[in-house]
Amino acid sequence: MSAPKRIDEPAPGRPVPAARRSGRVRREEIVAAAARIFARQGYAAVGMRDIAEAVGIRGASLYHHFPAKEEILYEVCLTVTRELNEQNLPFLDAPGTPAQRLAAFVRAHLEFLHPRRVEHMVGLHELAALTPAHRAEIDDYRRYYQRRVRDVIAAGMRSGEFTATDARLAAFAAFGVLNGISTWFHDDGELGLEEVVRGYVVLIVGRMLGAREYADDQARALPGGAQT
Amino acid sequence: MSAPKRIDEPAPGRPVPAARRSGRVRREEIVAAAARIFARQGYAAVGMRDIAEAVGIRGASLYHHFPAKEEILYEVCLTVTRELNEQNLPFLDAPGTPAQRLAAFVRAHLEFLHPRRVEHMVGLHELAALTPAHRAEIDDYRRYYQRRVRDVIAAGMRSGEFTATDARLAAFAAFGVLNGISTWFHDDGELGLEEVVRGYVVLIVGRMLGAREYADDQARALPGGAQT
DNA sequence: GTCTATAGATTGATAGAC
DNA sequence: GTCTATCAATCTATAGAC
Repeated sequence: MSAPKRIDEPAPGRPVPAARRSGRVRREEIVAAAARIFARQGYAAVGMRDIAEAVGIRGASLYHHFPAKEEILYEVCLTVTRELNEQNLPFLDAPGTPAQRLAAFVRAHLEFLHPRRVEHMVGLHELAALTPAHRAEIDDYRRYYQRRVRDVIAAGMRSGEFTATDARLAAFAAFGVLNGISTWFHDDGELGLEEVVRGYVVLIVGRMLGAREYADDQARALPGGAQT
Repeated sequence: MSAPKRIDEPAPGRPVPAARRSGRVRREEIVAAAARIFARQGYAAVGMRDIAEAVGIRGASLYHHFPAKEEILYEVCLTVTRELNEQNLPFLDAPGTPAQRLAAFVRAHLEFLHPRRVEHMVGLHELAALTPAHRAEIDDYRRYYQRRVRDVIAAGMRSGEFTATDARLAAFAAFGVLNGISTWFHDDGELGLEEVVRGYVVLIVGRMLGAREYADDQARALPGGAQT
């Protein structure tokens, strides 16, 4: 699992005239805007003109950056799904018990998704609009991600650290909890992200899986915050 | 919460010529077909011609049964959401402890959704396409449903039956698990519905909420199956 | 209750000037 | 890299015959 790519940006704070932005920056701008609109209205309900308007250009100009509307959707889905794997799976390979690794993974998953809620929802709900080849690629990432988690759950069950009895069911339940957050979490809601992270580590690792170490809020400091 | 409406059906096994079906039967046929296609492709990607073709008529003929495409979506969403409330909330009002009532509710929720997975997914993901008035009506049902569950969780926490500490978070987590099932469950998969129901009662009520009575698979017979 | 025919708007995408 | 102009297809919905 390689580290996330770091590419040089144009000097920050130096506004670039819209008509002269570099190709890569403009692409990212388009993808970000499209993700936001796709998440709100659904892929098929959004026109190229809607996406273009959101970045201040005309519909036809989008075809300089992407050959088709589906390619924009593909980039939204691929980026969030691939980065989920790249950023979070390493926590499952780190040293420590299955419970410790899963606790760090739960934190990483939630902290990763927090600033990417719209992309995440698009990646969950709009896969049907992808071409078969693109869809298969995304599905592969998702299947691998879920299988890795299920395997760590199974390892914790074998070692006796988890008292749960069915790894498949526990993994489905865990992902239900984890992915549900994109549906209901809002930055201006009653619950802060850190509250949710600490609460969900307890609910998933401590309670659902049954790892004593994380069974209540007084548990030891939770390891593995965001990579900083 | 009133009992579900029971209306007489035409004698079963007596096929009715397509061109002479009663209005009500045809409406239900259209709604069922539309739900299936909306779930697969997304509301906006489906044309009236697609829905019509699935029931063996022409696109224009749909307007004899529904005044607009959005009204079909509205009927899909309203029916599944209203019936979720009508069928399952009574289990929260039944006699018994909060744990017993929630266990029966979890079973009812899952058994209700099993034959209605496509309608459920449409009701979860396509709300953005509803008119504001229709959307508000569906949202009211969903908010009420979730609030009732959260209140029973809070009651069980006050009585000491549940060891969970945050009713809001526990309710969000529980609905994440419960609603996730429509995403992954397939009748031809490895897990049967009864396995999932028994497993999820343990995971949600016994483990996440911390009700001793349901803490493991050997627990007492689970009460309150589907109403029959 | 379903049909054919069609209006009127919108869509994804292309061509070619600047 | 963005524009204007436009094509061809498709869409929701309506009109009116049967």
